[in-house]
Amino acid sequence: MRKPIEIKKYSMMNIFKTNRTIVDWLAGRAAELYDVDVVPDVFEPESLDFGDWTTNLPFQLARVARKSPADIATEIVDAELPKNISSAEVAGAGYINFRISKDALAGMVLSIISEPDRWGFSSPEKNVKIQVEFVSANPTGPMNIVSARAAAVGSTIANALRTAGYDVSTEFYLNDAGNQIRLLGESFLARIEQLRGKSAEIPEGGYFGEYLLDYAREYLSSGASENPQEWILKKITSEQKSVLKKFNTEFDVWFSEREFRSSGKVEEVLSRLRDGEHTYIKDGAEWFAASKIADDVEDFVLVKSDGEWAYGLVDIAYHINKFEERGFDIVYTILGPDHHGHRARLETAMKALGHPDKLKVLILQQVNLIENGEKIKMSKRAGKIITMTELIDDVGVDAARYFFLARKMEAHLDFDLDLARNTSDENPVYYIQYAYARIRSIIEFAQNKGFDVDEIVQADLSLLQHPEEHFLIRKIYKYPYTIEKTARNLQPHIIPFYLYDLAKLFHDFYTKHRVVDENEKGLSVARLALIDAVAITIKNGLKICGISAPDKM
RNA sequence: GCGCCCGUAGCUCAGCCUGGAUAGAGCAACGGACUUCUAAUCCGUAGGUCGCAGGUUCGAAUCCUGCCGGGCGCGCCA
Repeated sequence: MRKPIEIKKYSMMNIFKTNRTIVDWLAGRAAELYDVDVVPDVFEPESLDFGDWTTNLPFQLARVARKSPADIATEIVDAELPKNISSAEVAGAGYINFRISKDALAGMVLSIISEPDRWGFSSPEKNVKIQVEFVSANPTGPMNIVSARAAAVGSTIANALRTAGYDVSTEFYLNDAGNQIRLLGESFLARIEQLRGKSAEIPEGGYFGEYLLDYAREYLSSGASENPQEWILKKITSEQKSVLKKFNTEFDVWFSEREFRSSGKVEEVLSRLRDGEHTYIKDGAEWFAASKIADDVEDFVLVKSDGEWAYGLVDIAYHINKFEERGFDIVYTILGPDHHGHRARLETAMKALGHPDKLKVLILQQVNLIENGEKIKMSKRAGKIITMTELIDDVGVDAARYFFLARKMEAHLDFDLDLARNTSDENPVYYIQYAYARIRSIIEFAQNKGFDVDEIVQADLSLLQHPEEHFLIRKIYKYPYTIEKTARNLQPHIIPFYLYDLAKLFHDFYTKHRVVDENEKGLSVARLALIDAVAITIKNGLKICGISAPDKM
């Protein structure tokens, strides 16, 4: 166990505060020197060689100040620097590169190792309620690999948002009503009849997959007395739950469409749309006049001519429920690529009903499985689909999640099965995990040599003088910023790339410098503190991704 | 036809939202490094008309327009 300790020499440094300090300082200098009011852009330089933060403000001031960016940069820098900043250096044609002081970075490292579970978590919390809905696969059969991708991406976004201080609820919308469920029930009944030796046909548009036959056998042999249609629905749903859980994806709420349909909300929403004169009758059906609200959205049916609610209507009401009954400030709904037409419809409807700009529908692109360099062709009809369960059993949870995450979600993903299966150096997920395992191993070695935790947590980090050590510290410093960026941009792929870079810096450091050296106790302790902070960062980052951090490999 | 996404090194991709420093990784190729804490590692070499053409700008892989190529979607299905 780690003992909480009092850090006397240094105070906790807040990365966002530091960035903010630089912004304010620059704005002040610009006002003072050139009498202009600007909000300077302070961002990460492309390389750590250029410092910790950089600004291109001099370029922006060039016209107003009628001077070259380089001269402006020189003038700006000629003043007392803000807190925690040790240098501001003019570089290139007019950049200013800032470096965080070593004292401040040392304080950060010590605070990480004394409170590892808090590292990366934003405080204070933001007072915003966010819902993330994802997967929401129909409970009509085994989940496919797009659901697996959605699970990895959705859960990571939710984890990142939570870490960044938002109040997050994850939700799976259970489509347990409607036409498809009826067809599922009928298909299942037909399979049962077939097993009983009677002739029964699976209905048109029904589910022909072998799995229903297997379930039918299970149903009959279990002697269940429950209505088969209810039984199969529960069966498939519970299978989905358990696969998702195995995939490190858990939902706070499983929201039943069937229950929702009887809540009265659909009727209410429909009548509000009518009152707002957003609907009209055509061909015996009732339509939503979406094109009147947004130019590029076509009208669509709310109530079918047979009097049944269309899917679109129920989904609109469902999303209204999220805002009105449950008070979410922001809702992210992740949908598959075949739903992109639905996105504009939903967002238009939210606008019509008084909730503009609160719903963001994210479209997750498709997945192609690649084996032996070729695309695996999948066909539902031929029963040749690869299920989420098979994928997990094949490549493992960690590798699968890594490959799903290490790609922008709006891009198509070619999932290389051979590479994901590969447990060698070609597989980047092991590269990151290996860095962690190496560190655990070194720390264990050190403890066996008599170093203890109390010493490490009071290390004198000024003993760290090599560039490899400083690159590591400064990369760690960027971790909370990386999480914040992920949450703000909803781009989970940022985290795996960051962790890979961090692991690379560690491996480089490891090769050049020995950590445990009994003749250099102080230095060893400082390095142990450093690598412990690296390990904590990797572990916390992997946890957000739902990927494990094994102590040994 | 309309809409969404993609096009950056031989391959797989970052970088684009928010324009600026020599366009970055990994894999594959070639050459090196283990008596010392895990070689699932490290170092080096080589590899690019950023799909094409215009435009905006002091400055474009990044923003705008038009093309070309690839994927997907356009139901009173959900």
